[in-house]
Amino acid sequence: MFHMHLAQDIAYSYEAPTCTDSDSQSSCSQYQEYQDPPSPSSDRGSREDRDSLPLIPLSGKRKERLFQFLFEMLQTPSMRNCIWWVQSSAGTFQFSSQNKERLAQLWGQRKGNRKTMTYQKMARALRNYSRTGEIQKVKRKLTYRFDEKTLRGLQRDCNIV
DNA sequence: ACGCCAGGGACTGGGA
DNA sequence: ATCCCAGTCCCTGGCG
Repeated sequence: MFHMHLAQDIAYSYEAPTCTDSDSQSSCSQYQEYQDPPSPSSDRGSREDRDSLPLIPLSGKRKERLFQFLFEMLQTPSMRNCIWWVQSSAGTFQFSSQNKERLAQLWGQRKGNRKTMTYQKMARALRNYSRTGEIQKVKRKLTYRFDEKTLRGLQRDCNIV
């Protein structure tokens, strides 16, 4: 499905809404305490190889999970107008407030849902991840962050790293 | 005031 | 049957 290499790390590490999207970052000040800075581009340099493992036994064909879908979309250049990395090394990504519904619809289609998936409903599923830890919400509009383990597992799953 | 975004309770449904 | 995860519905609240 997805075998891109990571080039996004340096490609567009920070803000990238060059395309469309007006808001997505509305204001600009109030974001400080979310880990952004520490080690700029030295994230994957060290070891992170064997700790995280496939969160799922891959028994047969498990249905794709939302966070996997999102990760996949984040590796898809054509989706950059819907979702992008804020800082891929930290696992933070953001939805486009203009195109988030389009992305949600894709998710709904992927799942073969009856009704149309909406951002609101998808976000509800995303909120459930804060409980289980795969993804956390960061205090920035439409921005979330993959847990490091989840991120590594994801990267592993698609040959990245 | 209003719309957008976020949080979460509660129930439903499919798959394992 | 039971659990997990996601989908659906819906209400509340913060903020610009």
